[in-house]
Amino acid sequence: SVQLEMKALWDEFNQLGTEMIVTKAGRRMFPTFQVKIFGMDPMADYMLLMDFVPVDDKRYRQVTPSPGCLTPRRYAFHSSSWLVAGKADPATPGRVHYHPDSPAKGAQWMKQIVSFDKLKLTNNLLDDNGHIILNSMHRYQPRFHVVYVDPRKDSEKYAEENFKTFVFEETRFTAVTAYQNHRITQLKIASNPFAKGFRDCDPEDWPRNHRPGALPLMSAFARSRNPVSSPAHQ
Amino acid sequence: SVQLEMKALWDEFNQLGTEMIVTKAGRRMFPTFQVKIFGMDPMADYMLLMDFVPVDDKRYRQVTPSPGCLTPRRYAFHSSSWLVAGKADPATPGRVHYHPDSPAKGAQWMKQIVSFDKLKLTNNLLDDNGHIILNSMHRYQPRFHVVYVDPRKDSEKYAEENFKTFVFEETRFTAVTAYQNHRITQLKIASNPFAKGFRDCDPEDWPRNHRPGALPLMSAFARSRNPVSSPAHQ
DNA sequence: TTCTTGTCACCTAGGTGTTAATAT
DNA sequence: ATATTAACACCTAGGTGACAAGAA
Repeated sequence: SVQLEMKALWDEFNQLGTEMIVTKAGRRMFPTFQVKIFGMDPMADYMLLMDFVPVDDKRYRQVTPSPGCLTPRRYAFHSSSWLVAGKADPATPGRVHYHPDSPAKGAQWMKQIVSFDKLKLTNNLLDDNGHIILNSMHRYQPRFHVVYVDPRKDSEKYAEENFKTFVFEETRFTAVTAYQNHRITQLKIASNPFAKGFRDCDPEDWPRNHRPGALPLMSAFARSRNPVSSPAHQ
Repeated sequence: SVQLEMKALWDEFNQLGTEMIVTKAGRRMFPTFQVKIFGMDPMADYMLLMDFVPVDDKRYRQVTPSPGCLTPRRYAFHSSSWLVAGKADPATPGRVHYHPDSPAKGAQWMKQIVSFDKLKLTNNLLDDNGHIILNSMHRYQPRFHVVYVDPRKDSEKYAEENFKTFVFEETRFTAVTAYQNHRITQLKIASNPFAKGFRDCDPEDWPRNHRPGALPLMSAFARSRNPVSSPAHQ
């Protein structure tokens, strides 16, 4: 079984509608996809990998509010609602990202959190850095796969039973080239250490005071949330 | 077979008497031990590792020149000659450093330079970070080992024939807690990008203009050198 | 006297959102 | 009007030797 790390943070982003930046050079995800793994054979070899599947066949576009609304001027053109703009663009090359430690023994994978922080997203269809290629303004569902490296000679025959897929719906996101929802931007700034330079309030004690269960992350965006753990689909 | 990368730089250090800093927290080597590997079975698994053996059973000490010599004042206490100070201190725990990509296929190891830049040296006998423990003021010879991962059940029987050791004498060094030879310090500053802040001459075009064969590295320390490649002992 | 330790300014390397300019 | 790009300031993270203070 697999447990998503930083689930509370993922939930907070998901409630706002997570956005992930895609760039030509490739951009990491934030939050980073990280999991704890249980129940592997400690002595067996496994490959760990991720891929991304479209949530729907739609292209989205941003709605433009009329001038003079409550939104601050500089964000006048960034509302928080999405409109369907039509059918999805042609599918991108369906790449996968192998965790760079693959293959490794079950004991190795289980003894600490597995982090996909080397994974990068790009919108460059011709990318040759091995990054994940996505269409901007489309919604994606990350998937996590565990492949058992079968030592048997005719291992291909058992391919079907030698892997398991785990899907955490709270990690869905919209690929964008620039943030659309200002609340997403603010939550990224508040929670990503690399964006610390853009924090303007409470320069102290973040994320020092952030402990698991110490929600809300941002009081301004606090809302009801479900503390019940959501086990992965499978 | 194995080819030492940056051999020209290693040679230049070696002619001066290479020194490597050891600290409690662990310090990387510079130059970094890097090799190109040839002749592996592309499909077989190999472990790559390094260890360090004493060159002799001596402890060294620094000689103090009388005041008023040619050496600049601030380095008055740092000459370039070593004296034997007696028998070696008790041997340190004989640790090895596995290249973090181990195990991997021969094809993987051969397709690019293998760099041991994660390896760190420490003088802390109680180190629990897995660093290489060395005695300061002692001389060491780095060794590089290639271990073939034998798929046979009784692989232990063949341990003797399943590994090869490569020794490059030009990578010998004295472990120190502070540099003793000012020329070593200057060559480190001139050639290590992380020490760029201490360069005072020619802030431009270093190491941009440094290409293999473009010796001398530092005109002030240029000397006759042997362009003949020195194959590894074995 | 010699060697070791800890702190520091100054780097490399690279991950952030911002912004202005450009493309569609 | 909307989406994308590239340059940028500002961070994290960590590798340098210098230096002053301490230890042996």
